[in-house]
Amino acid sequence: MDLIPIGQAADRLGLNPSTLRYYDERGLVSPPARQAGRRMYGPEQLRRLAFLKIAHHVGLSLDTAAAILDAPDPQWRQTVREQIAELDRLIAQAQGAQKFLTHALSCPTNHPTRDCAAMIATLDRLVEGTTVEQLAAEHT
Amino acid sequence: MDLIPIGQAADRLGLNPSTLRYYDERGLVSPPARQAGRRMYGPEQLRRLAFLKIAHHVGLSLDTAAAILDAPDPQWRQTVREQIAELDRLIAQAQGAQKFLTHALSCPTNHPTRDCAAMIATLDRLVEGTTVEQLAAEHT
DNA sequence: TTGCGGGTTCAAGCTGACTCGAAGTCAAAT
DNA sequence: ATTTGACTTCGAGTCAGCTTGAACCCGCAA
Repeated sequence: MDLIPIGQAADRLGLNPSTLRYYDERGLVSPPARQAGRRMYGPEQLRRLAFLKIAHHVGLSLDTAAAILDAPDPQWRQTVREQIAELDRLIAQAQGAQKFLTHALSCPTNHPTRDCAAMIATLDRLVEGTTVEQLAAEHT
Repeated sequence: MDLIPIGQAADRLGLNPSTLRYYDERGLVSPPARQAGRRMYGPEQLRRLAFLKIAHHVGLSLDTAAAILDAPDPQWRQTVREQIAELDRLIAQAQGAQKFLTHALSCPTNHPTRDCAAMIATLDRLVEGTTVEQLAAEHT
């Protein structure tokens, strides 16, 4: 019932067959049957692959995604909450990066790290022991 | 004038000496002098290291950071603008991920990929050929 | 003179998520 | 009967950004 070989499964999901073999080897998605040694995938496995694809696309590691797939209720919810918090940190960091870069763009000199007094002052503070976090906190 | 050995430089910046050796080997930050074969760092190099540290901390690759440091004016501005755009994409993706995860959290079942009809319907659409981007676009 | 701390080089290992190449297998079509 | 195409396994290679280990050197203090 509805078993398809690896090439078709890969095509449907827009993944490489080698990727599916790798997932199988890692124990993330194992085809429920083999025909003449060949992996045959069913609907359940295709859904698992789809989930992994989304999760990986949005930045989760395969292990995290698999943990969400396989854990029973209270646990996967906890993992998901942690991931959401992690993404909050990631977004904050990216926004900090944009501020830093925008700031650099606003510098009128040719070569900020050599010619821009403000940039040099900031860098020298880092050399003196200020952490990147402290700098970031200031600019918020 | 103001030359310090690798250990001190590493301490000031909160980096590992092996990291500084690695940066030297990669040609990212080369100490301007050697004393008895030992690397001696000056203020200019410390600033370069500080810049690399910030840039790397906010998610830029070492190569990108070095490109910004070394390129003349119109070029580094272009690189920086591209990085800002890249960060825009990253942030959008992370926010999409949060939506996806929050949506999963809202599911009342024990095991969404097996029991939640809505989740299964979404995954099956991916299996049918819908791209992750299309799904993401729908939910905005 | 010996020991010590802090350097040096070079080569290899690590993580994550694959990708690739070589050599072999299998079923169906010609 | 043979070829084709899709598959199999296994081992190794890729990328970034380091870290670790082995073996060695250098100047200083006891």
